[in-house]
Amino acid sequence: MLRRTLRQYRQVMSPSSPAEAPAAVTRVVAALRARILDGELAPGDRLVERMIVEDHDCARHTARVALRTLQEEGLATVERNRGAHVAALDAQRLRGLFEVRTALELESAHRMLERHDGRVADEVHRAVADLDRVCARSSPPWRAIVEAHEGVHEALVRAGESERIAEAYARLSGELRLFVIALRPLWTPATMAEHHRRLLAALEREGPAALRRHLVEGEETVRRALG
Amino acid sequence: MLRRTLRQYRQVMSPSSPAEAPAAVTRVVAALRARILDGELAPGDRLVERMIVEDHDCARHTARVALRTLQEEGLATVERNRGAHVAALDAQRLRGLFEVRTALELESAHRMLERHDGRVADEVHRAVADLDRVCARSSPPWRAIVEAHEGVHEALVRAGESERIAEAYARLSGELRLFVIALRPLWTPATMAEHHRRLLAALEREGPAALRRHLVEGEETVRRALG
DNA sequence: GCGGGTCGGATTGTTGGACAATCTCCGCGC
DNA sequence: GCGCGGAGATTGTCCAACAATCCGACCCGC
Repeated sequence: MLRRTLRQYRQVMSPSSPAEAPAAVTRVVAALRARILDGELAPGDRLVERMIVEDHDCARHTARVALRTLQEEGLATVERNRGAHVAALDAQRLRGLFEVRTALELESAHRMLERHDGRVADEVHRAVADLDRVCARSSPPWRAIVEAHEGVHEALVRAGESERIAEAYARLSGELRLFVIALRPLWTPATMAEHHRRLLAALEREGPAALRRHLVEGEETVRRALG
Repeated sequence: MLRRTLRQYRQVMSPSSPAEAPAAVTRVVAALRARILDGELAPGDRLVERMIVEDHDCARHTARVALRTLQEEGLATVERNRGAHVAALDAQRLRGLFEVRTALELESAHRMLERHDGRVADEVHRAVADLDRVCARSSPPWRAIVEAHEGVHEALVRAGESERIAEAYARLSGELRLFVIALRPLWTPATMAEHHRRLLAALEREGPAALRRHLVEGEETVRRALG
């Protein structure tokens, strides 16, 4: 059972060492994702490989793999011989996002309600309470709301107890954040909290159909703003 | 409007030219996928980069990207510093596959039924008729049944009229084929045809819940065989 | 023997550099 | 104007090398 003593020792001795830093691709992906979600890289901006190499000090191959990864996450679009661009959340993309999101969340809700005798899992109640608390603060930073909101829906998906669905849902997280960011000028924190409190009650009363309504509301709100 | 004359000309003059052949990655992925689905590469087999380079005459980077792509398709598993293996359809993997599959197909069915006034789209009827015809032949090759079966469920997903869901579903196609292949010793062609004929009728009678039953039946059948 | 650590071969992760293929833009000639 | 080309920029692929890591065989004190 102690075959890993040496390895553990090394990790202890050098906590910020190459042992945990190695994945260059992971590092670059994380950096680009942050720059996109922070708005530093605007939707439509070109993602030129050479720029990435210079900005993040990595090999071009690494940058290329990172771009493919971002494409998988829905944060970039890659066209053959034409390079990559930061994804824009236009009406079409929004629709597609919600189509998949609805499929995954409704199935999760169905599984959760079936397992808990029609009740919403405590985990989800706690996540909504969290969101409620964040939104109740005076002029909370929207970033905190984005996080808390993500927590609610992730808790719901986790409560469905399907690793595979959760994994598929996690791949939507980047796009989902773009959506919540787009919601900022349209919903006040109070509205955000209110919507999710109502969702819980409706879920136990009407089942997954309530979640469908919840999702449609959000989508429609942003779609009208996108024109 | 005619700025592309030259390009179009070139495409017309060389229909099977490098213009459509270039993607080395695509070529390697297709070759590996075929070898896996044909059983030449057995589940659990290691996919060593050097072997791929030699067998398919490509650069190691190309092989690496191909492996990541196969991982996305669920046909290979990639572990950091440990290489890739051909995916095996064990009980856990089967469950995960059907969790996502259920989510995507049920939402597709819901959308289809809502748009067609509770009726199953003609496209799906045709696909089931196809499957029926293939299964009615005397000792049909299972490969043909795999194709026809895939046609049915793809038609159903397409009838949901969500490109994004169809795209997500397409990513399951590799694993799905492994599933249907595993079904070979368990279901006769007649059983296969019968199950899908009943599905259509039940869909129009009971809605998406019928599809859930259909999927559970298939999953349980293979799961019992997997032990 | 035997559980433990050590060492070396095998494999993957990353980098640099090179060249071909392709796209995009701009000026040229009609 | 309009389409044709050429130049520059960018991507796609390949080759070669080294570092990081993993795996299995070996060794060693008990």
